[in-house]
This record gives sequence, C-alpha cells and structure tokens, in this order.
Amino acid sequence: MTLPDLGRHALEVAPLLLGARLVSDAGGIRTEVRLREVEAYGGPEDPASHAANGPTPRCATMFDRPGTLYVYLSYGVHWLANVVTGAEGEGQAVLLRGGLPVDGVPAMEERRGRSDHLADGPGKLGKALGIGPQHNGLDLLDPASEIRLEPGPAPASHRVTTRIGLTRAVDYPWRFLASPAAVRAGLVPTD
DNA sequence: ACTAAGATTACCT
DNA sequence: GGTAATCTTAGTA
Repeated sequence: MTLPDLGRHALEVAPLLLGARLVSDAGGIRTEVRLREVEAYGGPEDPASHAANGPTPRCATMFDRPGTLYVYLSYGVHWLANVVTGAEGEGQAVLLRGGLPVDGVPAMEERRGRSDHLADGPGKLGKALGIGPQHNGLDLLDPASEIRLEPGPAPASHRVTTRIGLTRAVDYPWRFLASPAAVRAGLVPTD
C-alpha cells in the first residue's frame, strides 16, 4: 500500500490514486477524504488540458515537479485540486474530482454549509478540505505540508469513462471512478 | 479593449 | 431542466 510513482504519465497514475488519502490541516483542523473519482490531464498534447498551449500564469504549476499541488479557480467560483504528474516540465496533472469523507466530518459540514454531498465533486472536495490559492505549488508528499497525499488501500473495483464538462477531446476515456462501497472495502489482501 | 467560453455548483420552476 | 455566480484565458479588433 504505497502511493504510485507520480513521475509516470497522468493517465497511468490516475487510477492508482483511487483509494489514496488526501489529508488537510487547513485552518489547524484535520480533514481527510479517500479519493474515489479522478481525471487525467496530459501536457500540451492533450487538447482539453490547461497545458494545451504551454505554461500560462494560471497553469504554470502543472509544469512543476511531480507531487506538486496545482490549484486553480474554476468558473470563477470553485477551487479545484490536482496532483502534478510526469517528469518536471511535461505539464501533466490528475484532477481530484471526489472523495469519501473519513475524518474531520464536522469541519467539512461547517465549510460546506450542509451535511450531505460533502466532497462528491471537484469544487465540493476543494471546499470541504479548505483548499485555496494559498496551497497552489506546495509539495503533497512533504509530511510538513498543510495538504498531503498519503497511501490508502485501492478500491475493490472502478469504472473508466470519458471526462466531464469538456468540449475538446471529449472521447478520451480518462476518468476513473470507484463507488463508495468499493473504496470502503479496499483491496482484499491476497496472501 | 471586448467578448465568449470554461476541468462547477446550488437553487429555482 | 434552466440559470446565476464570477475569474482566467484565448481569440478578435
């Protein structure tokens, strides 16, 4: 039960991140989800990626080293979290689209202003964990970081679909989704 | 300089 | 099912 090698291509890393734990100490409060929905975004070769036209002020972080947190504002409203993958300079990332709340639920309810649908969407996940622009560029693998990625058991199964909300490269099957039950169950040890 | 579109969500009818 | 909220980017002038 270790994290995948984030230096590999986003498409290869994305499904392996399912079940991993995303931990936040934002505001001095610990909150944690286990990832259950992610999408891979490539570098300049992926027409739907922010990196499609090379580094811009917004997506420059995508070209940083693997394991870096890329945070951006979606639709002028929501802060979305991504894990940079691939070699430094390749501009790939995995969008964290949803998680199963496993710790700090009261804080997540407070931030979300409701007690259901706490982190079942990219904007909701960011808000539940208190992720904002101040976290862009931090190292998700550094135990001292306020936002961290930690190993977790892989889901028993997951589905693969096309990515959500795009108008370009709409046919790429680069979205990976596990049911809450599959995440909870985890991989059955196979001695 | 202006405009349209976008890796979304919540609330309305 | 429709739409407002609201910032960045890319395309057009």
